[in-house]
Amino acid sequence: MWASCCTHRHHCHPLVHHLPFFPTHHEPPHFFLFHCVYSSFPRHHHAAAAAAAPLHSAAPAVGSNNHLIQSLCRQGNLKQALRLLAKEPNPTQRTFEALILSCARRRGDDAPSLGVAVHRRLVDDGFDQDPFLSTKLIDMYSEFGAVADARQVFEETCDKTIFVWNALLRALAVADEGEEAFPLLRKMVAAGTLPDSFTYSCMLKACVGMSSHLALAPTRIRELHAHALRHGFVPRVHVATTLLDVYAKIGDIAYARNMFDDMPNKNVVSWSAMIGCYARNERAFDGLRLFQEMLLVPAENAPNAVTMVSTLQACASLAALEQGRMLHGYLLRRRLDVILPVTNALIAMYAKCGRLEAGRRVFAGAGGRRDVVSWNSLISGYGMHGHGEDAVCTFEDMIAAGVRPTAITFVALLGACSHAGLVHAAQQFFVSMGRDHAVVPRAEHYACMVDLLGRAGRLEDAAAVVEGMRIEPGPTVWGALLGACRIHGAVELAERACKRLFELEPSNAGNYVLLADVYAGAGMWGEVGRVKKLMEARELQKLPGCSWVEVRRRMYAFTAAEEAAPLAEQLLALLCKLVAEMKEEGYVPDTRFVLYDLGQEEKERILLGHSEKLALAFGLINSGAGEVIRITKNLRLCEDCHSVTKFVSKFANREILVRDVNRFHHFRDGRCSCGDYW
DNA sequence: GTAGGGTTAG
Repeated sequence: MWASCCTHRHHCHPLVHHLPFFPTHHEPPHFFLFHCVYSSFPRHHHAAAAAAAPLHSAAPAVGSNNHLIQSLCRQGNLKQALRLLAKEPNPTQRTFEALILSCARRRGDDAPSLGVAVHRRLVDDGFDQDPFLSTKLIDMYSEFGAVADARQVFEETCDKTIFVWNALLRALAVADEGEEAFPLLRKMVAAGTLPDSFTYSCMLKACVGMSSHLALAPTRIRELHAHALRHGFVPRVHVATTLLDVYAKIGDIAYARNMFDDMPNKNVVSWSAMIGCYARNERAFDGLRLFQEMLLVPAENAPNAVTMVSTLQACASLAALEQGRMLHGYLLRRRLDVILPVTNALIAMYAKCGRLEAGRRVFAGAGGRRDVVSWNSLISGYGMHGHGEDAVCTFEDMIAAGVRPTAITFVALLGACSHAGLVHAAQQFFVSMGRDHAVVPRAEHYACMVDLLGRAGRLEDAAAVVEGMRIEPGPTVWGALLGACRIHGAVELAERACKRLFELEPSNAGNYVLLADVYAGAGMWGEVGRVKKLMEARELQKLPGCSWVEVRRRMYAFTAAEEAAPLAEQLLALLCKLVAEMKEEGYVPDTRFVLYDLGQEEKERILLGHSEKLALAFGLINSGAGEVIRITKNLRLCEDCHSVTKFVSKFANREILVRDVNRFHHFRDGRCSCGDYW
């Protein structure tokens, strides 16, 4: 995650990587810099709402219903439009277009059948060979996920214009049948139709939309890229942006950035694609930096709702609360806060930055605009803060409000139950999801149940869930079981889970570390060594622990202290002093999972250098008495750090909020909100 | 008459 900040390693203190949001050296204090940049935000408002679709100029016969049908379609009154259609002897091409678009846009179970009805009528009226309408029909069927129907329309259209070809290519890409697009492209060229820039965009998207042949994607993308270069399509901003995005989606972030830097005519979409790429690839810091750069470009490229969603995600993943609040201010000024995906990303951002209450207020402010994603965001927010009962109540409110839950709702809900230890409730929801809500349990849901039962100490029940699964247990499920084994020191079961995990995801270092933890906890040092050797042989490295803390609008990141450094010494000295006092109060260092066969004292020394403790000590020294210390960690919080933080919250009389990779821990007065159950 | 970036979980 910190690859970006570490590019500054040579300029920074070896242990404290400053994480300013604008990491130039010799920079002014951040407070001023923020102000300076934020006050220079473009003040103009974008052409807020797109102009209404122009009225079609085709002139139907006087007295016909065509205009009225088209108008009803635009208003979304499809049923009424269809009733009029039945009475209309001469529907025009424009009328059918309006009807098809209206069906495609319609949200509701009846949309496909209405679409088929329109299609039938169109055939009856002799429009089945109209390539314009074929294109629209292909798009419509694609929207319904009915690729076979889209293909049939395509096959039956004799006059295959480039629009018709592109529509089917697009449909295949969207339907994750991208591999089918390649033979189709060859057929198209053989039939004498040359690809245009739309074709390139569709084909490139098809490369990432072929999950079964994803390994082929990089080669295919490079081939298309070369082809597009030879034919002069890369300077087109749409093609270049698609290239940027697909390189990002196959994980080639450096190349995506190359594309971005080489684009002479970047627009909002190009900027958003690049920021989004960083936000989703653990380069949130670079994403925020790019956003700041974007604010300095000409106003016609000012950030829009899509840009803001990605930027909010970047803030959320860093837990950069102050930055997030400034983004919120910017959204309000630009009136972007009323756009639902932005609202939803804002709810999630506040929850992930530790301000659940602010997220809840945003949710409340959304009133009637809420959708299922807003509810999911709030439920998961309650979950990650350990408020299981609030999550359950929110779910019930959602059902009462008539919002249909999705698979994600249940991931969030079951996760919330897991964090709060609500075993019985979770079991009931698990049964009810399929029975009452028609949501088929997926691997993630089983993983939640395994995790939940495992944490509750019901390891055998957790294993039974895995055995009884109706689908093949994937790495998430086995991983959850392995996590449970670590908590309960179940060596044999851990070995069984790892046997599968090492086959399923041989390069995931985390699994090896968990297994080593289990062995270390059981004192099986020979086995610990064996796991370490296996990791070495496979060239895997444990993801280094990293914690960061925001102090006075600036981020400070810490990795584990392994070598003497002036600041680390200062922090370690403070920790030593605290630990000595804590020991008198009954603190016993938890050295079970130190993966070195060392003496007690050396193990304790290693524990003391954990990144979270350094961040904690730094926060204690550098913040005022009443301030909450907010720490974020890239891994799960270790048992010893957890118990030390509890002590410190009491000793120093401070509230400490720690976000680990799974959830929040709210420490106050010697206790943690997780109830030692995480 | 087509298109490129996005919301929640893991």
